[in-house]
Amino acid sequence: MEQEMPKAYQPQRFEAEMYKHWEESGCFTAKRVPGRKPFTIMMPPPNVTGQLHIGHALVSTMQDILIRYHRMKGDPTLWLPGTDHAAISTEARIVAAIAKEGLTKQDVGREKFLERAWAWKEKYGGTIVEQLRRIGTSCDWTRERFTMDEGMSRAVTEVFARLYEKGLIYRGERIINWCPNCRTTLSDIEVVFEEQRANLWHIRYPGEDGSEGVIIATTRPETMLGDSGVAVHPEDGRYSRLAGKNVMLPILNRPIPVVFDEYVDRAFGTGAVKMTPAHDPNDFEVAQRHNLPLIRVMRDDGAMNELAGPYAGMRALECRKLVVEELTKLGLLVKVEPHTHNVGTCYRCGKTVEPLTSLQWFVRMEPLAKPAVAVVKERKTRFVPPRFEKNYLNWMENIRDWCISRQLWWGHRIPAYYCDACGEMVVARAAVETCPKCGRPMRQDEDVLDTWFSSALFPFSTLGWPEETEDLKYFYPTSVLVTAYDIIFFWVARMIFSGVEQMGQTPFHTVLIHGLVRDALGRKMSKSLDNGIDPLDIIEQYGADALRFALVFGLAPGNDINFSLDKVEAARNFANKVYNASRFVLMNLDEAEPLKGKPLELADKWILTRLNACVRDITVNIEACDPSLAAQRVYEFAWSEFCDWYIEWAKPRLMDGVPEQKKTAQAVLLYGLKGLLRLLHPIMPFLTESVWLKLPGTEGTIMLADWPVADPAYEFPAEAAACGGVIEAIRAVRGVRAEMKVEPSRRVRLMLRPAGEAWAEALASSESALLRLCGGSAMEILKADENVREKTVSAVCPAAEILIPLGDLVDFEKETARLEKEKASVAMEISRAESMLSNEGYLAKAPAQLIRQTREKLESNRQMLVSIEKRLEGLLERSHV
RNA sequence: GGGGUUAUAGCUCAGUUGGUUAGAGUGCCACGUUGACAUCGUGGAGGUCGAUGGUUCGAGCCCAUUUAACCCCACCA
Repeated sequence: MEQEMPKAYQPQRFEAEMYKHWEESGCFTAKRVPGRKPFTIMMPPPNVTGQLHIGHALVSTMQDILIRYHRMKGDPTLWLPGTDHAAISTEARIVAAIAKEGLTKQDVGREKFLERAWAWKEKYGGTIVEQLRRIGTSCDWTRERFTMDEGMSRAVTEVFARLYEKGLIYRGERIINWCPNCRTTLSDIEVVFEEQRANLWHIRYPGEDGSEGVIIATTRPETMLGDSGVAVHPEDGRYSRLAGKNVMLPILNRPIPVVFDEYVDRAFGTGAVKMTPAHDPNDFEVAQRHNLPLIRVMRDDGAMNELAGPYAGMRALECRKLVVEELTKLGLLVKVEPHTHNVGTCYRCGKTVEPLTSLQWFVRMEPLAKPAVAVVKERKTRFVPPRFEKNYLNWMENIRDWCISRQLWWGHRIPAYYCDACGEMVVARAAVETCPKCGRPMRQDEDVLDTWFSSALFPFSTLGWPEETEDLKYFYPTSVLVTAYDIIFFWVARMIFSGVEQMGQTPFHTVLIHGLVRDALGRKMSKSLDNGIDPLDIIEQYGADALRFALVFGLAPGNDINFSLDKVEAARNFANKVYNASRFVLMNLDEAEPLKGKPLELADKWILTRLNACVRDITVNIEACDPSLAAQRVYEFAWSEFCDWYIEWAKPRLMDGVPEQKKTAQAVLLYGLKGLLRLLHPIMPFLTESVWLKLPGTEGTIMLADWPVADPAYEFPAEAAACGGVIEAIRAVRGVRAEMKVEPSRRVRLMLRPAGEAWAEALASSESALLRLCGGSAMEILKADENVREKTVSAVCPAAEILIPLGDLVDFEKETARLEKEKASVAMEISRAESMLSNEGYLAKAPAQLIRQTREKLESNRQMLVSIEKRLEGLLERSHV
């Protein structure tokens, strides 16, 4: 068996094979078990043409940990994967590909363009799901969905129609965010504000009657061409003279009214604001109140249109420059002040976004937001960590209508049909050919929906909705949704209101939020910095398990993680440790030794008790959605307890023990390893499975092995504590040896003076391990008052005073100094414990358990102090001899 | 303007409801390879837990104030 296992952990040898084995075994596939509560996760669908990046690796690992845990627990488990068509980003790539042929998308035409898009999807759509397999995601590929597949498209149309019928979707001329570069609308959250330094231009608008008029202040002089009024505050005495008057818009010489509105901040600028309702959301609202006309002066490509008069066709910035020059010439430019303000930019291309009026489709948010706020406030959906709940509520409570139409081709086409002849419009679930009013042909809306409109339906559209499928009935609502904080608004919030509206129930009870993966210096990974880490490279070099472990280890809930190769290396080393511990167990195992009925020794009871503790802790950690703590805990158990102590302690029995002792050690090793592998499996699935399949006495995949449960039959608190004392004794001896510079190869005799009967027994029963683990050649138990005449150094610990004859190596001065130091620290402990125990408040309020521990500690420290003092006396006497 | 996060060992970070001796990884120092593992072992050095005040028998953790860095939301022309 051991021939199959090379010395070093080589994940490349088995990872692909393990995954194939799993996928073929069918255990990823969810099964409905009536009467049993399922555990369900909907995978955040990666973009169909995307490449796996480190963020995917993190979110997949987090989900996979939860899924594998629940599957082992025996819950019917569904992890449904999918991909997203990602309207704008995919379209941009295809446009770019077409551009390489020297064509535009208009040259190609809508139909051919979509053909290309689908071909692109077919070609690249499979890569990301293959890459997800590489990191071990155990999702149900038989249920894989795509946001534009037939069923999900149907769900999109259905939701659109329902919301329209309820009056929750409407079409209207509103101020929207327009990206002149991408040539499409953007929703409010797709606009990224950037601070920019600019000017505040003060411009005089003369009175229509030739009076001095008013001075306005603006950051965008070019939009004045679209002004349809000037607003001042109703209580601003400076401007009451203008009531009912018009002023002249310079350059275009158009009379525009002065209106009075509380929106105006008297303290800012001149207290007079030009109203450009077609290009500013606030002006738009003021204009609505005062019936000011919308005058749009910009084209879709960002250039000025014919209403801009002499500036038609110019780019906005060029227009600005010329307008300012012209105003200067006219003597109407009063002042220019430097001014810093925020400018909206496109989240995709980074270009300045133009607010402008346009006829678009919107979702009326207020009625949808209310119940979506309620489900979170009522804790039907909770956020982990909870602080993100505030973010969510704040956004949802101040939400504005959602512009959902996009001027793109790749996406779900809006199911609205227009009759150009009579102006009729219908929204329908199936294509409408002829106008129901006049019978003439109808044409479908050209636009598609925001890509998030379809992903908002993911928790139920993937299960077959609007059909009442068995899957839908069984798996909805889902359990946990795992995602990064940066898409709470884009996706999580929209899933919640969509789920509540369409299904009447929140789509998931827990939202597990994680942070972003950054580079070792905390910078965002980006192409321009070239600091990106490709998860596939890591997998090839270190293995998927190492990557997974590195991603979740030492990660605070919801915080960003600084990822570095150091971390991966540490994780790989841990994998190697577990691998080699497994190899050791396998090499020393004859057959499957059952643990039941074996006569357990001290160390056996210790490790079994520690395993129970580990099982309890990790179960709690995973239930609390904290894989990081689980990883730390299993790391500690595996390395510091199982490997560092138990395996080493078991060696004498395996090598020199009588058959019965050997068999017991083998049984405990096997039992412990099986526990460890199962606890580690959700985090490191490949390694644990590959070992599991080699272990005697295991049947089938570890994926379906029972999640460990703490076994009261193997809970030995007293023995575990005694063993802990022996461990301390071993550490004490090692410490003394190192300090006295005793060659590691030099065996020493140990004389133990136990600190009581119980310790005497524990130490005596641990003789072989004790000798082996601290380089002892022989061990002798001293009586309490027995004197030793040899030259010795001593190690003092709660279990015993240990005397080590070192002959010439014993340097009295050095030993005295060492003991004095130890004495001081023990004495300090004693005085601290004494002061605590004489504190009435402490005695009255601290838990009894804690007080008892303090007393015990005080007692053992006092004993140690006595031992140390005796040793010191002895040394002094001897040094005077 | 509103909200949030972070500050703990040289570096990167953990530290669940307050429990008294603050941990890990990595780096550093010393020593060590006859077989689970040098992707290792043993021992060690290294921290007044950003600052100040408060609550408490007890504070890295709770409260207030404060300093610094970062993030989100809002978008006053």
